[in-house]
Amino acid sequence: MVGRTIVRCDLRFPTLVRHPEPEVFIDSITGLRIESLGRRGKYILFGLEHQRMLVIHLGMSGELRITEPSQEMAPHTHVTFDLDDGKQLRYRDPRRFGRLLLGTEEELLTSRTFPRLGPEPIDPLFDTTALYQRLRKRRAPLKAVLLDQSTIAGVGNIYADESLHRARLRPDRLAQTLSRKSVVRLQAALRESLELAIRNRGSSVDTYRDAWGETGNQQEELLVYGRAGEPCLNCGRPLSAIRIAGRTTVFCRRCQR
DNA sequence: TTAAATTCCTGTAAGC
DNA sequence: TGCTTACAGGAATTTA
Repeated sequence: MVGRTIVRCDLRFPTLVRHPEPEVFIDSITGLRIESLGRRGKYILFGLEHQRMLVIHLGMSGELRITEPSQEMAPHTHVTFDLDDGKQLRYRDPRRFGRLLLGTEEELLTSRTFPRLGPEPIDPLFDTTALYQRLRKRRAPLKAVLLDQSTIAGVGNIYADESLHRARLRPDRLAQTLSRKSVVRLQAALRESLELAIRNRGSSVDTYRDAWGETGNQQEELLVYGRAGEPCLNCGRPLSAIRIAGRTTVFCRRCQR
């Protein structure tokens, strides 16, 4: 997509655009060239001309696909962008938990429009001491803190459970009680879980498909997520399921003390 | 300020 | 078989 220009935008479901107003969004984005693509946490970043940025969060069921304009419109296609090479970028999202934002980089990264995000767990410079200090301030269950994007960016329900299992930590333990040694283990576990999942191109446990419509493979290798009642791969004891921060949480009561 | 609960939304699967 | 109901979850918003 880099190098392409957006020549037309159609908001078939305008409320997915959270900033600015839909008419302004369309007017502003039309004619802009895409200069770069990036990611921050769970947000996809399109670097555009004139220091502008298009930000897309896929939510639970969002999909971005490049198609021929003549291709039949899949159900729940909410936004389309016509490109100058004749192709069309389509955003579809059955559950509509996703969102789109447009603004200057300055405006988006500093204002209330875009949430403040914690460090990237796969960043080689990810600071364990900083994480330890952040966790010490939190009286919430560790799992809840991992899901909080302002503490660590990009970790969702699947990889929170996977990381806690790898680190042999109870998800309902209060974050502030972790020793420095445990935080080092947790940090390594987060990195391993995410890097493995990236190598396997994601977990297609629900509707997830990559940009080419292909499923990932990580769902075959998940240690605990979605395996409640099944034997722990480490000790054989049936995995437990509890609810933390409104999310199903699967863990091993023997291995994660 | 922080933590927990509620809300948004549709597809899917379980239960009767 | 066909209907109803529960459940899945990211994150903004509301409540405590």
